[in-house]
Amino acid sequence: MARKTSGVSRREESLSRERIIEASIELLDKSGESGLTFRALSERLATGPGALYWHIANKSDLLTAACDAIVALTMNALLLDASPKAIIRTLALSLFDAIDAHPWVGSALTLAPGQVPMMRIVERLGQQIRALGVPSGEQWAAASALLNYILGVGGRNAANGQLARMRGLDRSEFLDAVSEIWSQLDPEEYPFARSMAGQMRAHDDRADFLAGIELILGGIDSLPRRGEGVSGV
Amino acid sequence: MARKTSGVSRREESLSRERIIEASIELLDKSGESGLTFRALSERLATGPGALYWHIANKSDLLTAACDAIVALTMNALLLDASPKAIIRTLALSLFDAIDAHPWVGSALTLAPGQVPMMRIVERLGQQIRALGVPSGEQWAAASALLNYILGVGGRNAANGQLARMRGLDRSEFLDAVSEIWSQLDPEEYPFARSMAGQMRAHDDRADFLAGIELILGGIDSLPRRGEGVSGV
DNA sequence: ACCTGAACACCGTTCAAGT
DNA sequence: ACCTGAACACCGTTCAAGT
Repeated sequence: MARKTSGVSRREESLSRERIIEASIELLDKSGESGLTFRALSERLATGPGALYWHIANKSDLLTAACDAIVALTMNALLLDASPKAIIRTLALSLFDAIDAHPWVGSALTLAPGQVPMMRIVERLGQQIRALGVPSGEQWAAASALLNYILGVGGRNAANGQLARMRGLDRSEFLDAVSEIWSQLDPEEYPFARSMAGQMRAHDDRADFLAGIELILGGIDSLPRRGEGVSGV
Repeated sequence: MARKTSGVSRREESLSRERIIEASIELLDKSGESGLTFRALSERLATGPGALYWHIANKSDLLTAACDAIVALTMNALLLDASPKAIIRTLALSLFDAIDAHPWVGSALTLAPGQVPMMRIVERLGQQIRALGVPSGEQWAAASALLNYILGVGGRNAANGQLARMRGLDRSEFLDAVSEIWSQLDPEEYPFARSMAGQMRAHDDRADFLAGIELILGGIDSLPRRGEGVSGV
């Protein structure tokens, strides 16, 4: 079936899984996770809540599908003709940016272990780990470390974003608030946090994220290596 | 009315924040995150839902407080007279085990960025990073990498646990199911995941978790170091 | 000060009934 | 096959009223 492009005119298009997911993403982007309800969604699609259940199994299925739409786009946009490490960095940063643009993706990923969106990421990561020449017995640990780190940052970013949104703060106001709280902690009990308070105000989440990726890549570098790594080509 | 459900009878004690948190933890441990409702909680405490609001602000506050009770116990039980790396490993494993025993802690941590429980972890981690001699400009990135990795694993563990519980599977049945799914993926599209399917069945989450910590520690090792490291003892 | 519990404004999900 | 929308069984939270 040949389908028309665009189609913001929801007048006569009939309901479909794709249209529901598309509308869900709009809702999630506009109002966050709490904004996605069957009532809001059915209103936006000019139908009843029950109609949605003809096309999707339940809310969890819907959220995962919306998440997968973003993740698939992100993974498929990757340029794969670079060194394994470069691809890993790009993959990580692309995901970081995608979660930054769609904070709900961070928690949706956490909520859907083993589902398609996660597998897309695992697979892409794993292939690069392999290409790095990591022995097969340690490939999973290496891929898993990167995955968990990325998901950890994603989840935290999502939570921070939601918190900031709730309080009506932009990123720099939010960092100022965090810095302020940290600087007022008890210096006996929280010497480290206090000493970091100043840095918090000006720090770059994205750069810190990449620094963490580098740490893990550095650790992978120091693993015993199989012969056929990249450098030898 | 015969008797209360098993040995949880606290007959005449009056309501208090501590008792509410204690009962919340029992509920969360028994029935997971969805088990914690104000109705179930007030029934268990033989009171009305409204009474709880005299002692706690809202559900988010309650979940964070329950989470903090576990995290505080875990952090305070750490033996601090070991090398920084050893302390970091112990801290990470203790948290892993705590989240394994109380899966809801994993997602509660993610949901409460910058709250007390998270700060306890950041602080303990940061102090060890400092003790490792990491230059102050990179301490945050290092602490943050460990924290995000730990939270990432925690969140995933929580999600896996909930999934397994929902389907009534124990850990080994769950791993079998994952392995089965992975082994049936399209070999063209998912070569890495397929090749890992066998390992999945027998793998040890805890060991993999620790391997990830080692990778990050290895990366930290290869950072340029200040003079006063541990090795000199 | 602390507790009660009905009431409010929501949820996700179901299902008989329509086309 | 697909959609409607009222109804069901829940939620978190509030608040007048009690002690």
